[in-house]
Amino acid sequence: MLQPVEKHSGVPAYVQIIHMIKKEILMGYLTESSRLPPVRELATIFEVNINTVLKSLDKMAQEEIVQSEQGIGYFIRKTQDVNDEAMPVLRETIRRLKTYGIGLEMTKLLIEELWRTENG
Amino acid sequence: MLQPVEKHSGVPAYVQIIHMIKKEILMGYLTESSRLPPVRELATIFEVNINTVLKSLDKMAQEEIVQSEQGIGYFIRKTQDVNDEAMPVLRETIRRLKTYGIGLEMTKLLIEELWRTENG
DNA sequence: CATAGTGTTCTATTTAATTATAACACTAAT
DNA sequence: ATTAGTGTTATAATTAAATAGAACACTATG
Repeated sequence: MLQPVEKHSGVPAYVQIIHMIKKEILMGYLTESSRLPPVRELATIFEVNINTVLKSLDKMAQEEIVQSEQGIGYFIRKTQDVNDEAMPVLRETIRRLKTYGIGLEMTKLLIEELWRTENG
Repeated sequence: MLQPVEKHSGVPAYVQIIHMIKKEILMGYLTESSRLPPVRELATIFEVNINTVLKSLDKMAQEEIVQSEQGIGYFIRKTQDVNDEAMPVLRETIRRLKTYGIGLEMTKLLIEELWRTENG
């Protein structure tokens, strides 16, 4: 779901844009070879300057996630596929965490911390 | 685990500092009323200027997570407690995700997306 | 070949984040 | 009172992020 970035959120706009596009890919809404909206339209959607959009796309091009074609558009190059079993597991985990009254920020912090801590 | 911030990581230094301190609290390494290292020492640990540390602490003071005492130090004011059942659930989920070959970044993106999506 | 729609490049400006440096003020202990 | 250790405040300078605006270049189509 592409939407305006949150300004002054502590996350640079160009990073938020990268995250949103990556999420679209992960969720399967953007598939291999599919075209992104034109950069000027993306700038309108995200409510940022076109240069900020280009910065995001440049980074993703470096990661070989998207690819530009002069005069045509930006295309999805690589789709990371998520293991089929992963989604139900995550959904169930999120359901439980919400039951426990744990919020998204706390969850993200805990996961980052446990990810390092856990062996494997 | 307090350690140097990552520069040019796409996350402002002051935000990284907040995250690290919050994690310490969540993991129970910093408990209610316990004192943080002196601000100058924190600046050395995080490898940033003292002003950047102060910015982080100011934000956390506004959230009522820490509290300063002039001439003495900064203290933990509020510890968010994590439901006892949550940790094992998260550990198990992380173990599985790693088995599936899913990385931390992808996990965070999926969780952010599913958190919004799921009803509840 | 003209045009509309696209990406690309460039320069300048503004705003946010970070650093550097210094001085000041409170607290506890001597 | 003095001192060492602490937080506080202030100013200036630097760097990174974001904006603004314009011009350029490629592609497909009529």
